[in-house]
Amino acid sequence: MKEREVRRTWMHIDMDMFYAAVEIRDNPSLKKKPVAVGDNTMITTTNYIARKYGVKSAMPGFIGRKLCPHLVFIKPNYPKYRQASDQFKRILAIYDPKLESVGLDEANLDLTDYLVDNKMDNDLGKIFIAQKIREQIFMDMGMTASAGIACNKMLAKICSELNKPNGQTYMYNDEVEILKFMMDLPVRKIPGVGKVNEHILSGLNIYSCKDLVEKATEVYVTFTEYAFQFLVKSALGMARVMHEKEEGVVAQRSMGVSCTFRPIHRYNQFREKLFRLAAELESRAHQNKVMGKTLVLEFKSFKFETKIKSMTFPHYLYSQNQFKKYGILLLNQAWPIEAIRLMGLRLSNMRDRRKDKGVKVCPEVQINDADLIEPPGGPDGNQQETQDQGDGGNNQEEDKIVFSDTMHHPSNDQNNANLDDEGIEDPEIEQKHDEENMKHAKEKLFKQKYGPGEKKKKKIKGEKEILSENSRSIQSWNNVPRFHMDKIMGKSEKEKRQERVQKILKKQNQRGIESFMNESDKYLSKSDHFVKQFEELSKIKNKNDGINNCRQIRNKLKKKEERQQKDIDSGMFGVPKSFKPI
DNA sequence: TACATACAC
DNA sequence: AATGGTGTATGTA
Repeated sequence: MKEREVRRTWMHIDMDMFYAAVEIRDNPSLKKKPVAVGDNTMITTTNYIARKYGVKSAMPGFIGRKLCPHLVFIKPNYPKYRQASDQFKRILAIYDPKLESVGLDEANLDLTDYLVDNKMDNDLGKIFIAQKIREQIFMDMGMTASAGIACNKMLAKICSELNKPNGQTYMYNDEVEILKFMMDLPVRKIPGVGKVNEHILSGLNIYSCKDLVEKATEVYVTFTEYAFQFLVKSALGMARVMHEKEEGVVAQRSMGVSCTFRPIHRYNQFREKLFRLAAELESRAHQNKVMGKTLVLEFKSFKFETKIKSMTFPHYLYSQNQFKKYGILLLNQAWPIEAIRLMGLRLSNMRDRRKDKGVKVCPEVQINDADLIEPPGGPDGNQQETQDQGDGGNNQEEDKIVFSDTMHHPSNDQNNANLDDEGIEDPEIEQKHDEENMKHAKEKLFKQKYGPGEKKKKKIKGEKEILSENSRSIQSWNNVPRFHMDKIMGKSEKEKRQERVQKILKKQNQRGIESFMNESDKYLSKSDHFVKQFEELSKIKNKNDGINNCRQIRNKLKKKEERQQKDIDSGMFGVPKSFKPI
């Protein structure tokens, strides 16, 4: 099985405190000071001096200042970081032209081919190459990077964190070593397991990957099949080992803008925000030469609760007037809205604006006074009409949109200034398309309110159903497990599941996980207990519960760590030699 | 498809 | 007093 493949070599490389490093490089007088890139509301990066004070990224700036009064704040300069990032990736591309990266400061490289080609496919060779790459980065850029080298992306990423800054960690391509390492690892270290899933797992008394493996049955009945697979495989150190995407091709699937502000209440204020977002979104869509059929409007309340309204239109949208006009429909749908702190507008279901042949593209629309009327009695004011049928929108096959590998990276060439003029038809048709969109929207709103009409148009037999190729896809190892909220299974289902667990376990055929095999009996005897636990878990909905629970967990974890430390001191668990700094 | 949410940088 | 912006993913009805 590919996920067990141990013969490939991945390197995860991560620039140390990237934004801060760029700023310090450009202003060496900062070198000995605590530095935070960001502002009073949010810190994006800090240097290691600031970290000593507990000032970390994603922390509000005012807290940072409290922790460290001398903290030097620097306003982020993203174009500069992007430039540095390009340089970083150019260096890496020598070793793997297909390199994958999320964000500006890190990348995943499959070094296998390079190592084989250079006859260095052995432990020393791998360590040497990582060292060499980091040196090259330092020489060319004056900044340090940390790296992890292992047989798959997930392990490489975990390893890259172990000797930061300016260090690297090599994990032997050896199943026993890998297992030994994973068993002690807290589940939170699995990329994709965040706060929430850590919390849920702790409810099952699962803290380490070892717990995760030993309590696999609980995990199995608690999470979905897919999440179970993800968690247990991850805990065993298994992850993808091959690139998933073609070289240099990234299909960005949505594009959006959002903005946080002081509380607003009035409809006019909402509309004004929407209009600004629409203008900004137009500029982005234009730069990237994309259009989209689905518009998503997002609100965040002061309780940090997020609501979204979305609608898919028969025609592709691209202009601010379209975003405004159709955005208002979404706004009205959500209206009335409690005070909010953030609004966002996102375009998805996208395709390349230049490849519009045979696609319904919405021509420019007008915003009329009628569009600007405040809905009088809440959200209902604007839907009276009709249910007619037919959708007219027959699904075209979508081209993938191709961007450079950096996200939020608008393409540079400016030769698209007249895009707006290209597809314009005569005004009458324009009008018709707008009407079609509006009619479509009204029908949807009607259906939403009064339920679907009596009949649905039947699919003609033999008519090909073309699903958007992009509609669902899997990215990297970052497949996030989800809590399965509503399934306590009936007995036969249970048994089936147990069989599957057994099968999976047999497949693993790993040393050190025999206990894993006996889980089904354990589950049967403990099922009542488990169901109770499950019910308790489902109740944890508000933040305070979560916080209290987290506190308890933290204390437990602390104690556990202390116990572990004792064990280590007494020589019961050795730190695997592969994790000693190089 | 529409919506809610988790997660990552 | 005060917690960002952008994008991707899965779950479910």
